[in-house]
Amino acid sequence: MKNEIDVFREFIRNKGLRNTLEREQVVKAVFSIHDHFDVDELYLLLRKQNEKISKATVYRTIPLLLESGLIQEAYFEGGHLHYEHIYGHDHHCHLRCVDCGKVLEFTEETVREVEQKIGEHYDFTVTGHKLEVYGYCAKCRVHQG
Amino acid sequence: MKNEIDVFREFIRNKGLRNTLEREQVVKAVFSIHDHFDVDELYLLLRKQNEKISKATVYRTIPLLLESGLIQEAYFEGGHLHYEHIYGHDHHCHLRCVDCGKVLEFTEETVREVEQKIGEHYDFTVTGHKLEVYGYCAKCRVHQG
DNA sequence: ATACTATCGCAATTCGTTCTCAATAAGGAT
DNA sequence: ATCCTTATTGAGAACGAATTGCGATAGTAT
Repeated sequence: MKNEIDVFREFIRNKGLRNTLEREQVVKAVFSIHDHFDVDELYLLLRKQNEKISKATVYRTIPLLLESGLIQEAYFEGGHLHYEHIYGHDHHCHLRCVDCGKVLEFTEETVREVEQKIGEHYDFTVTGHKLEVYGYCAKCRVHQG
Repeated sequence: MKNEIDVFREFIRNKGLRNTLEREQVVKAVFSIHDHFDVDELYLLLRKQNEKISKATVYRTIPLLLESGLIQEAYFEGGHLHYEHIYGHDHHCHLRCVDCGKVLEFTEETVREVEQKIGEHYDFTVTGHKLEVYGYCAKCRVHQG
């Protein structure tokens, strides 16, 4: 299996774009975060390595990462999207505590079967799904009525 | 089963808030839309009935509708959230075409079982889930490579 | 090395949402 | 029914996050 940098380089090349230092730094940063992130967190991390990199570059790189399939939108919270890298990872779903905001990941094969069934029924070529289960974690449940 | 207006009035009363004409207009408008909507669509609809209603009022009413359980966030697209009324409706999931943006609804009991299983496994009190399946609809599939 | 132009950083802009505040009106008390 | 208190409203300013325009910079092909 190719590593994420090579996947990205191939994607960039196939699109006739340029492989720049900044773009590679963004890819590396994204894959160094083993958790969900938003644009600001990613930007702050990048600034530690590259004093000059601008937020505009981060914003401009995100769509490329999405299109290349290296990352995906994870969930919307706090007024903006959160992402996660997915290349080389099994598909997983999210379990969120609506009180403290903690997000756990879980995998569930059953959902893939559901996905297939629905695709056939409505004549869709299904490319993926996003399942978010939410409720109260053990800690926060205690404080609820 | 109580109708949505009565549910809303009871909610407002229990919170010690005031039941205003504007709030009732928002509730009625929301339940007159049998589809997903965003704040702007809702606002434009309301302006047809009430020349004076302001967008701020719409924004201020949304959290009340969410908290009362009359509506829920459906999905995030085009830079903002889309909502749907859920009171009196069976729970359903969304099937989206990533090309034309069309959104269909479907119901799937299996997901509720998954939800329960996950809740037990991670010691969560699960209150709901959101499943979005995406891919290409029959029409858009044709135009793809 | 040179030329061409995609990409960059920075700053300005756009856009969705929230805030401010004076005017209004809901709802309890009289 | 009328008064009184104060939550709520409308209009627009303000806010912050996302996006874009622009001149400078730096990949890439020749």
